[in-house]
Amino acid sequence: MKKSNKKSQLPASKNENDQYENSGSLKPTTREKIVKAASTIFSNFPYYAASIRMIGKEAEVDHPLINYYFPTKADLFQEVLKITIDEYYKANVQWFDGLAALGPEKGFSLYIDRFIDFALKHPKPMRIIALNLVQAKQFDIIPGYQLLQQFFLNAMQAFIKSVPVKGADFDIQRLTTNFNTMAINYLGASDYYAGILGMESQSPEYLKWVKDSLTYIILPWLKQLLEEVETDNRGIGGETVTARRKRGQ
Amino acid sequence: MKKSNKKSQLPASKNENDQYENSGSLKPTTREKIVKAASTIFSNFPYYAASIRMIGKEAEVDHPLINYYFPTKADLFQEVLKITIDEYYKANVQWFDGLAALGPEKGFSLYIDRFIDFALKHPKPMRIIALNLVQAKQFDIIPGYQLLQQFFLNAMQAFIKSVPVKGADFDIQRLTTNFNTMAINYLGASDYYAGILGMESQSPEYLKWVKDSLTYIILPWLKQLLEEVETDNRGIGGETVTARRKRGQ
DNA sequence: AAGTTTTTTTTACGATCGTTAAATTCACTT
DNA sequence: AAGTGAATTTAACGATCGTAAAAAAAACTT
Repeated sequence: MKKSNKKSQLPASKNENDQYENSGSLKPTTREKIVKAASTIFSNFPYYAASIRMIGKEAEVDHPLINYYFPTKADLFQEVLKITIDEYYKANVQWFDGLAALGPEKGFSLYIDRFIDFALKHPKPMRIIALNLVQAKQFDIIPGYQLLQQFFLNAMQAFIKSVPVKGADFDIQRLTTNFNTMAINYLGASDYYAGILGMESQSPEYLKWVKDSLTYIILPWLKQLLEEVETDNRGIGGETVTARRKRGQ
Repeated sequence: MKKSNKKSQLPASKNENDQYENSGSLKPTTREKIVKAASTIFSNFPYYAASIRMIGKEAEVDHPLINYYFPTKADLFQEVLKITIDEYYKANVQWFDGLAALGPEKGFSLYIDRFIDFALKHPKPMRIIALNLVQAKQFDIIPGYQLLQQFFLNAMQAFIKSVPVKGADFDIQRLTTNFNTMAINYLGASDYYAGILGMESQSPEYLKWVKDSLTYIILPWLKQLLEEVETDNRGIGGETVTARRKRGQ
């Protein structure tokens, strides 16, 4: 509340669409530079290990200037989270394009190829999620924790929106949760897992391992989901996700 | 190197077996209190968010006393990691007891029950792993990173040692890695995942979800592994794990 | 009981943290 | 060219961090 009056006259992005990628203009604004640098730092260090001074250095900006655009570190982090999750969601929706005509095997294969390709070009989202996801809720450590949860809900929604799946919502939820859990780990913590496997985290060998793992584990259930009829209640706890939503959370 | 001379006269645990659980004696030593408190703090905060002062408070000890037993924070963390991973490994081996006679379904079911039961009684190991696993290798943030990797290698070894599996090592590696990845996430970051699912992290409902997920995803491949003969090379990249090890890393 | 060693407490150093406030520079309007 | 508001730099605050060193207390040896 100390700075509620200050907040009202804060500079904000004029263009609603501008991510930190800077939508086409020649040189990025200071605000954009800060957000971009912040996303870099926050994708390499968990919230409390990352510092405003690191971000300032990365953005080539005096660090108090960051407080001019973002009154607190938490504000900046939440902004990065918001952009990151939004960017990821929009990409995720696109990966489904034209998959329906290919059938489960080829469709799933292409989806993962697109996914991995995106993760290689934009490694930050998965890392930011992975780095901060575990943090204990009970300690209220991470600002924007709801946004972090939104990540999975978005992924499920993108799936439902794009795939003509007929199974119980409960099964869909399990499928997407399991898929994204592995994806976040294997792509967001690739150094760790590649290290275990004796591979390099960027190598085709490792990426093939990731794809194979996701395929072996998810594809059979995806197939089954696509074949199921709505009345089939094979899933444990037949309650649908929509029913759960109506109930509140 | 500043304190290499000091290190030689450091107090150490006389009994090789004493974990922070204190093997039977009446009151824990100061060292044990510190290690136990440290494991609590390190299971709630990632390495850099945890502080020596937090640990001192938790152990009810003046914080400089910690430096008397552990010259640096990194030393203490590595000690906790070592104990944690060792404790987990020994428990893991025990979960396999008497499973062979039950067949895949019942054996796997009992294994997971034991696993989840352990995770409820000893939530720290999974959390410590989950909290620090993602950290970038290239920044050398986390001391004892090799120990963190050891976790997965141990899990695979426990599996091979206890299950009469005939498949290619490559397939075994994928099976155990996928299994433990999900286990670490769902049990080590249960607040997050339960939150997504609209459940409570300790509830029977959520634990059932975890068990079901692990079962659906792993069991089919476990069955297949148990049926495979050694010459079957269905796995991608037929190189065995032992061959990989001989090659170095 | 005196002396010695081990353990614990006290105090404090230097570094870094997020944030604030004032001084300065810049961009723009008149 | 003067004036004005926004953007940026400079300087510094209080807090916390890991660690060190010295003082004090406790435990042990003789």
